[in-house]
Amino acid sequence: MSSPKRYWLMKSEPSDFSIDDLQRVGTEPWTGVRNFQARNFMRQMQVGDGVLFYHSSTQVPGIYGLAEVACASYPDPTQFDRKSKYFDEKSTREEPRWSLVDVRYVRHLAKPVPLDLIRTQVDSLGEEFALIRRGSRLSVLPVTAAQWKILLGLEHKA
DNA sequence: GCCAACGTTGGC
DNA sequence: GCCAACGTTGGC
Repeated sequence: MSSPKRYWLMKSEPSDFSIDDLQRVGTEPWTGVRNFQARNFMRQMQVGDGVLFYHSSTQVPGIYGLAEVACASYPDPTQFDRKSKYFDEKSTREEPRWSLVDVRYVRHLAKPVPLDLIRTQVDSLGEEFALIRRGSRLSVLPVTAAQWKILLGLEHKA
């Protein structure tokens, strides 16, 4: 018995890891999230959940592809790796602070949906939508089924 | 528990 | 590169 499919948006800087990179590797552990809210969302994820792959800090920020959650959350191994920039000395194997999921490539969008187009849909998306909420920097955030539909509806209008 | 300092995110 | 906004840390 599985619960209804849920949806998320995950940000990545394409210079670091892009939708092209995800296509190349197929599945990727989403390492390096060091924000408690984002971590908590990943802990709620289930296999098959839909993911909007968002490119941030780039010339045209926006949604560039679709992915899906490939496994339940587990401890982010980089938190234990002294050589990693994500190493966290406060974390222990017994009580890991940071979790992640693996993300699997689904497809590129026919045309990316840029942030400025997304902003024009604030009335239907809702002002509380974290992606367009003023000052929000959350890198992993929930998307409702209605928002998912609206955002993908923009794919061919971009 | 407050809050200043600091580091980071991410649009522009 | 700038900077506004935010989250976290740590002194008190």
